Amino acid sequence: MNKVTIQDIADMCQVSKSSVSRYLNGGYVSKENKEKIKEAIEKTGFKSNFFAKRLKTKNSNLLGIIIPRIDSITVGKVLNGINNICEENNYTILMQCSNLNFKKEIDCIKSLYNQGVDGIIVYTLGITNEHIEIYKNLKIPIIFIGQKNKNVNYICIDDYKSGYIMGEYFYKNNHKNIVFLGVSENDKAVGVERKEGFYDFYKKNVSNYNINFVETDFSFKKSYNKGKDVIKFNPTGVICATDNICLGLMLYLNEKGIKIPDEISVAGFGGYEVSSAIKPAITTIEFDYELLGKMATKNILNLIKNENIKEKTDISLKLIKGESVKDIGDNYE
Amino acid sequence: MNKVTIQDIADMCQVSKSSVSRYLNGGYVSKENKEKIKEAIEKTGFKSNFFAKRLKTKNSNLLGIIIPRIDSITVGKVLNGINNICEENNYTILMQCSNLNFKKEIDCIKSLYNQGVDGIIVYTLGITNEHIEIYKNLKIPIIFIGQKNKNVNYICIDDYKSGYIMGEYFYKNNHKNIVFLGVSENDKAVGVERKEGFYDFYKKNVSNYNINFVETDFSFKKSYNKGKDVIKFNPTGVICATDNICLGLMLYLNEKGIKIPDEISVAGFGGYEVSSAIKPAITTIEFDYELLGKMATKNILNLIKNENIKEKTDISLKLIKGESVKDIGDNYE
DNA sequence: CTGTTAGCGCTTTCAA
DNA sequence: TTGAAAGCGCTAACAG
Repeated sequence: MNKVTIQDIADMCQVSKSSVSRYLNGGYVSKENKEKIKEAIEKTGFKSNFFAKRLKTKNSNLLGIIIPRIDSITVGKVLNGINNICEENNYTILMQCSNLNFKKEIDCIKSLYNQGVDGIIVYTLGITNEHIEIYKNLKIPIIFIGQKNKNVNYICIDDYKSGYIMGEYFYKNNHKNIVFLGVSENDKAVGVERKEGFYDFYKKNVSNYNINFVETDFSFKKSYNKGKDVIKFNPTGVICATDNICLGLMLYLNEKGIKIPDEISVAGFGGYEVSSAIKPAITTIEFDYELLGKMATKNILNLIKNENIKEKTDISLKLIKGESVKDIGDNYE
Repeated sequence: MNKVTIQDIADMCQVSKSSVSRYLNGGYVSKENKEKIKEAIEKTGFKSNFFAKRLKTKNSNLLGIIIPRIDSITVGKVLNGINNICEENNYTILMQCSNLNFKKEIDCIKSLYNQGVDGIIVYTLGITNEHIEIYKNLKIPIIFIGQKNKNVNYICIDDYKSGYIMGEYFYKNNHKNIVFLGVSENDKAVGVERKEGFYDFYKKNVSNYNINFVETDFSFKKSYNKGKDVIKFNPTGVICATDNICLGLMLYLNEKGIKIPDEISVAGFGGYEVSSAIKPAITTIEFDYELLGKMATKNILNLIKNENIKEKTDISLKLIKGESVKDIGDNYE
């Protein structure tokens, strides 16, 4: 596609192509030649051939990113963080989407590797043995985000802690008869960690309480449908594994005329913009997903440079006190 | 990075590397050799070097995508469509983000070109002369989405029509004293087309009516703050240029205790999932952004193959009747 | 400071 | 059906 090559420039300036190459890469060139070369490049609009360069220099400055789906706010935020750091470091993103499919996630890793990326960030659905296998054998670094596993490099939200914090908050507001509206335990992060954190707070600090579990999935709709199962338990508070789930539940409660938070308190996790936009604003724990993306990228870049992962900053968790949780007082019941 | 090369495979099989190359690209290879080569490749996990291959074959199978921001549902949907078609056609996405910056958008085009993509899709902020200039001179095809301009290839939502449809709907519900809560005319699509469509319906079909304009931006917050300016006009209905804007307004109205739709009807554009999730569900026009992405990609792929753009399918517009618009009857006022 | 030279890993004539 | 050879555009010793 680029008709004009480094050789053409060299010919025009009557120098060798090495000189042009040096000019391009900041090596020694006489002032005089610099001028000439600069001029010729501008005149011709010459661009050095990306592939030839990469073929020689080995490192591609390409970073592979695998995401589970594209149209998600969370994913968007993470990507934003990744993108920021990539720009600073002159890396280009090669993005692929696993479409929530485990097998495809693996295929994407292979494909990206195959395309010569220097490293891969996988926003993973879950880390299977196959992942660990690949992790061990791949000649380029990989970092997983979204799920924990000690066999690989990962970085993620402290879901356990977020659950714990929420437990504390519910307890402070005197809720003791609670429904946890969560997702399948197949999802380690949201399904297990987040839940356990919440349960553990109560286990450790509260004497008489009652938490019932209702399972839903990540969809708004399913969560809406689960509303009737939730109210069967007649809880004073419902803790939802995500804000989206909470939104679904809220719609159900609204339709039933059940007042939030006067009759039932609800809360979620995620801190989406809409969560604060609606009435009542959802009490939630906000994760700094952008920071997550940034850190993953910084780390992978270090790994690529054969350095170790430095900063192990904690991703911040911020309890956003909305209007959806009510303090029901000591003597309730 | 790939330690094992085509030469290694050739050596292992005692054939020439040409034969291996032929095997890889579906040329003539004897059955016997095919077997051997296949085995060697599997054993070594050989992958042909992306850059070397591209250096020879010229076309990169890389598609450049420039988006204004990442953490947006709309952008996510478009990307999803793009991604689908790319996968089908074995294209890889090189994504860059203009961060809502005109100059950077231009830089991204150049950078992507420089990296050897076969074509570029630009989700543009607006098509300036500089864009047109680049469009004319670039040796690879570009398609713009999001904004119209007859000097370039573009594909976009029919914003005018969407406004017109909404106008019709508001009129049917007997609203004649309306506020249009829109964005700056710098944005041709949302700021101009969408508004004009709405205004034009009234101009052409309604005799006495009153539309006031209030300007906001795309943010939830600003729109919330503009609430007080909106109610000054005492409208029966407010049409918001996006669902997000509508959300902001709704929060304001909620806080003021103004009932939707009993006291004021509101509507938006976009058809986000949350718009149906809240109470009252927002009446809105849903755009098929995924289809938009798909079409743009099909078109650019055709352009790359030097074919003309074929299908000029209309992107569908669907009026979603939520609960936020009330028919206020004939004799109102 | 500069030019010569030797590849990077692959595809593709061309002749066998 | 196969192998030899040339070369894609670039970088990086090396010797001058």
